Amino acid sequence: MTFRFTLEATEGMARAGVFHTPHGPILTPVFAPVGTQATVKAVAPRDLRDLGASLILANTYHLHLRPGDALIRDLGGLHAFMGWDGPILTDSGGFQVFSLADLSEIDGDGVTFRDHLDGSLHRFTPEVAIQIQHNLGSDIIMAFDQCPVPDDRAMVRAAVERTHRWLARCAEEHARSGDPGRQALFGIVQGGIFMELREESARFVTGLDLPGYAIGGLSVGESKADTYDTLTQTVPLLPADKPRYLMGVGSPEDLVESVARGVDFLDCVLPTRVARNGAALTRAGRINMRNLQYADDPRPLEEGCTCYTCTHFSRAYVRHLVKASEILGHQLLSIHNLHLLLTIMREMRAAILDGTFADYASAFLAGYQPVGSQKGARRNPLPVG
RNA sequence: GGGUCGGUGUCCCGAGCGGCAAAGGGGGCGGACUGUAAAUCCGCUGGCAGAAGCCUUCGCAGGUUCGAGUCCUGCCCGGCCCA
Repeated sequence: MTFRFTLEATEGMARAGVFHTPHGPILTPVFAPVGTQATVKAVAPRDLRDLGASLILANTYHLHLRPGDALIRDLGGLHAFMGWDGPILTDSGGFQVFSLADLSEIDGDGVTFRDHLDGSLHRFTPEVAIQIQHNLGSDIIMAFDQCPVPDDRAMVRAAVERTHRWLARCAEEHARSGDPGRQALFGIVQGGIFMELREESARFVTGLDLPGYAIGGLSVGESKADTYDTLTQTVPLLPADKPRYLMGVGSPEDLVESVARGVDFLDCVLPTRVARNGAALTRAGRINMRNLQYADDPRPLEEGCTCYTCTHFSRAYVRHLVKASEILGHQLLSIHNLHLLLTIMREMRAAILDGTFADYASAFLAGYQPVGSQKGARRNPLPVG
């Protein structure tokens, strides 16, 4: 079967495995760089390959509006269109219900978006979101969900119920007009920070036999403690023999904290977005390359890093590029930041296979200073080790 | 030599035409960014207090006025035109 998930090893809640797709295997845990508009901004597919990326994410909403999913289908599908022959996951547009809340109106049947490009109206329903993803031809397609503000109980409850109704329609549409052997539909568990809603959602979503399950609606404004607590309690509600995908999460410390809690897939815009805004991620924390202190710093972004940026350029040079708004600055920082996250994922996978993940995770977190945190700030205990 | 336009916040451009510590840019400095409306967004950018205050700023020197970056006189510097 195409979308077979094989567990290779576990340590505590952490898992290492393989998810098979028509465009090759995904070794998990895995981090997926985000390429919303069929491009990981500032990074060519060749570079993604060199960085060891296996799975990348693209977006249904954006590609439907431009250039159009029918066009992409006619040009041979998303893989051919964007020159990426590895696995692709497409988000359904559900997140845009949240991020474009001012431009969208939701009802029981679907969502009407005011196109952020030209103001025209577009109707998204579960069926439409699935059909678009069929046209795109991505390996993993996501159910059309509603991602609510996480701490408003009434809103979250309504979103959970709507998400469930929509999931059933997505599954039906995929069975009717899609090819489950070519594209895997993942369902999404919602519920905000409310455990009884997460439980209810997990029960419903896992009640459908799907090749993978996602946790949505986290890192959308709630505290880190709430994120981790919710994750700790939600992951065990998902079946062990299917991949678990935590949507939209991906600071370095989040990767470690999430894998420690049993997450297999993650994606996040953070490494590439902060790169374009001048920040480098390191194992010690995030540094802002615009800062004056790096103006004459001959060191690489991160000592010991083996990425193209760090093996060829100084902090002083990268800072210069950033200050001068040179495109290469975005490219070099994006490459470095993705390299770090992808390397961390590989290291975690190796540690799980070796049975040394607990040590790896605690060592990593001990050396990492999260943004905005005070030195010595308390941290949630890791549920491993 | 004559005419004319102009010199603005100790980085630059620049609004201002009697109530101004003085618009707006750029640049500089700092912060934010988590299923991407993001190469975006938000602060600060004369000094001291740092709330309500005080002090020093608009080429230089005088003058008019309750009050001058703004009006008048002279000078210095720059652009253009005429000689």
